[in-house]
Amino acid sequence: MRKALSQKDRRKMPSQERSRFTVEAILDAAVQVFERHGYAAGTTARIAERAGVSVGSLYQYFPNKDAILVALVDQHLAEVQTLAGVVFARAHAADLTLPQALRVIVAGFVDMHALNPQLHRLLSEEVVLPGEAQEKLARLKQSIVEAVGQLLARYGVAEQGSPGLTAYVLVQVADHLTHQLVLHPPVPLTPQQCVDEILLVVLGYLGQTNPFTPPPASPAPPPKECPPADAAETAAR
Amino acid sequence: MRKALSQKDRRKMPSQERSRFTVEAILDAAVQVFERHGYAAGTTARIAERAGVSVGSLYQYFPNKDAILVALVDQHLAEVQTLAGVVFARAHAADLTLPQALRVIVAGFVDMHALNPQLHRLLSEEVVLPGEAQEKLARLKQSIVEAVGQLLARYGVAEQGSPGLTAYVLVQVADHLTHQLVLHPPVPLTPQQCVDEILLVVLGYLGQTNPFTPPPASPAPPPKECPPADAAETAAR
Amino acid sequence: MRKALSQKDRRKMPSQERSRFTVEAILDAAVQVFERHGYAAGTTARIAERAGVSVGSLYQYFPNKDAILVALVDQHLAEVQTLAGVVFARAHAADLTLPQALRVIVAGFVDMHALNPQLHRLLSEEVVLPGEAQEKLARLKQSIVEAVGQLLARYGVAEQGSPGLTAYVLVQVADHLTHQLVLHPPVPLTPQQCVDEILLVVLGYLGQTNPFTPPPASPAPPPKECPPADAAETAAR
Amino acid sequence: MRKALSQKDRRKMPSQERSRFTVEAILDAAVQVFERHGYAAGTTARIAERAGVSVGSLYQYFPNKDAILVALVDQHLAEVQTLAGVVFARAHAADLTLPQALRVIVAGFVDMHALNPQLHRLLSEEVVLPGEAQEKLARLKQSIVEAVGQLLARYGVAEQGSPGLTAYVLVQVADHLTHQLVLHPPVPLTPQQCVDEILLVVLGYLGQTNPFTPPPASPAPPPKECPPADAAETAAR
DNA sequence: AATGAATGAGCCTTCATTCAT
DNA sequence: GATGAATGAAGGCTCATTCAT
Repeated sequence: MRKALSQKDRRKMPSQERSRFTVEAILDAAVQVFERHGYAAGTTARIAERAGVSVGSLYQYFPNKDAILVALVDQHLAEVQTLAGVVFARAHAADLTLPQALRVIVAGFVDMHALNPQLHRLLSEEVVLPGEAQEKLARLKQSIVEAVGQLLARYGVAEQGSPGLTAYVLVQVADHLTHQLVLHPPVPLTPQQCVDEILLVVLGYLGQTNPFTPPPASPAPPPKECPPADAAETAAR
Repeated sequence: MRKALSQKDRRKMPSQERSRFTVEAILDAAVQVFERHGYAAGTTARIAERAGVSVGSLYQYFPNKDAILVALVDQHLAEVQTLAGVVFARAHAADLTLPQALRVIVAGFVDMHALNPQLHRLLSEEVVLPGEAQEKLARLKQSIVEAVGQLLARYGVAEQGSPGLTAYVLVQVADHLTHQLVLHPPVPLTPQQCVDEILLVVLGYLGQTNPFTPPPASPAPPPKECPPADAAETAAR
Repeated sequence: MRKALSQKDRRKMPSQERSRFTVEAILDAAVQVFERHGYAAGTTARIAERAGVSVGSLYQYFPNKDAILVALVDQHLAEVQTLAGVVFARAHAADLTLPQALRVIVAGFVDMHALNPQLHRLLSEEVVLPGEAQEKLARLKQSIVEAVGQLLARYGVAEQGSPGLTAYVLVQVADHLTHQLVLHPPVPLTPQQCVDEILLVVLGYLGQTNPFTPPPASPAPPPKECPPADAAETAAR
Repeated sequence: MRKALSQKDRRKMPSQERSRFTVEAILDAAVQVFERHGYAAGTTARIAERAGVSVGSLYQYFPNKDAILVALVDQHLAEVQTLAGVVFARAHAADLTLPQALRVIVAGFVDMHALNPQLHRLLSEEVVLPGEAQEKLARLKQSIVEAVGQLLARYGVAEQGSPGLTAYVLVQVADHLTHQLVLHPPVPLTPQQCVDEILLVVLGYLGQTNPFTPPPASPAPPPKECPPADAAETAAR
């Protein structure tokens, strides 16, 4: 079904002034169109129209429809990785309690989604996406799970039973709740309230999971190195 | 965009022996095809082929593609409502503690998803579905949220701040976690373990939300340590 | 049964050079295809093929098959109305006898059919056409009947008994005979001969109907013996 | 497009009691369905349904859809020929004037159409019919034209100029007017009035064409005022 | 580079016809 | 003989993609 990009990928990377602008217009339009109609039913014609360019121009910059989605994913990845880097660095500040660290992270998630909620929902919920996009997204999510796992480990939250499960569940819950509360809040919510509510879930879960040990930092045994502040950035690779 | 089924729905619902079988084959096939390709890209030809019938036969029973999805939704609704009825009834047994009641419900959810995980994911995550399907699903979810809300109320879990938010979050979390753990478990999990993990989240959330009051109605707090983990598994029958 | 053109008719009407040509090629092809196979069995693929374009191009200019027919009808209407305007104006010249006036009109009809006999036959005889087309055609015919009725009235041809019947019969006869004599002449006929023959019927009918009064308005009876038989042939330009 | 009846035409001629009834039910249904939807869009399923039989049964008696139409044509032919035989015989009565003879014939036509107006319209106006049907109809019309020609000849109505043209025009006019006045009368009309109006056209035409010689054969002109207007109505039985 | 007309494979749907029951 | 489920070719229409201007 999917056609390989048989011909040499002669599309130019946007270097010119106008080019860059056009590409962004297309990507912005694509987000809206894909969100409104889904990926399969989002037509290139509509994207071009909404972007204010011709289909021909669209194909000047993207070899095919899939490539637009992939570009969207790449853009998303870059944003998330950048933000995640900052957020995890901040969360690793030596003097934070685990709840404080988690608040930093959850707030970061919410900010991320608030940027472009529709895109996030599309990428994480559209049932079928091109293989390439799906793989990249999976890798991203995996890296975040790992980063969270490391954070938990640092605070001595033992992964009882299934290693990796706790972090996975945490990320799933936080991610999905963020989607829902941002896109379909059952009652009006400020971002702040979103964060609070998600934290209730997250902390409750960890409390139930593991009456974790007091703060880390202190003289006591964080024998482990300190993970590089930008933990997630590496992981995101 | 969507065509109303203006004409009398002349498709005969299965009455004969063979018919009923054919209809089921088509619905089963549809679940797989929609799951693999998404709704928009799931072609009727592929559905028919996988069902082992001709397109013509498919259209003998369904006036159009949307109707197949709607039938799937209806089937899903019926199953869920039946199971939910049993589960909530059981959860309202007078002598259960809240954790016990919640375990019953979560176990019910997991059983439900275990029946046809792909269908559940499709219906709850596909970004764009026919309006009719979307509305029915929304009503279903709403009714479940309300039922959970009532259960919580019964146990004195006050909806502090935003009324309805707690139940909504609870259902979102339980539902989504079930999807994920059933479809993409990061580590192998038994249904029993799924239930346990989800309960950790749910109970933790409630614990954080509201150090809820002891048992409800009955004078004697149930001494039982743990309700049978597979409480609802029987109900699922 | 027929689908309303619910969506904004995004098809562009010809603006560019090439477009206009394509649209005309399609319409011309449609006339031939509909004539050869009838409307229902005239496929868009065949129309496109005969027009020398792809189906896609056809649908770039017409939102659906019905719209092609409607365009044909509109084109027909425009032609007929223009020609009818000229013809009736000429027929109302003050110094014409009724036979002379009728000759002008009949000659105009024949000229009209001679332009595109197949289209005329299709539009007036195909048993089932899209509602929109049928209504427009009915209105056209009605307006012609009325114009003829006025002409007759002017010459004092009383509508004995059923008002409107005479003009209706006159138009029916003239119209149908023109079709037949143009498309299936039992013997070879020049347009001139067609007009003559039809006039025989028309004048005979009126003669039988009503030994109509002498000339109308002007006091002095027109001395002219016979108007040039091909009166309207020039007008057809 | 049309499939040859490759297999031996094993369909049985209706011999049994019920068979004959079924065949008629199908043909009656077919008339209605073809009339409402046109031939191409009249489906066999609908015909069968309206006839109160299954598609299977329909195909028991007719090898394909075309055959139904052809049977209709044959039936029509038989009726018309029978009626025409009676009518023309009566019209040849030695003592009738031409107007009287023509009245007999026109009344016969009107009776014929009144029997099954829709069928007549379908057969004479549907633009495209199966070749076989079209040929048979053409032959029928030709034979009627010839019979009328002979009648005219008998009354000394010379075919000036184009031999055969007068009779052809006469039949066209009478036939078409009958359709129109029966199916779409501009004002309410009794069959009697239809006949009168058509006769006005026909007689007028002949009067214009050829101030025909007095009665034919017999020396004594028939003094009879008017033949019974419903002359053929009995014949129609 | 931009434009948008043109292309045609493929999708949803219908319907004449067959055949197992 | 009757039934109606099954079949699949064909039709209307869409849309990703190409290409002449």
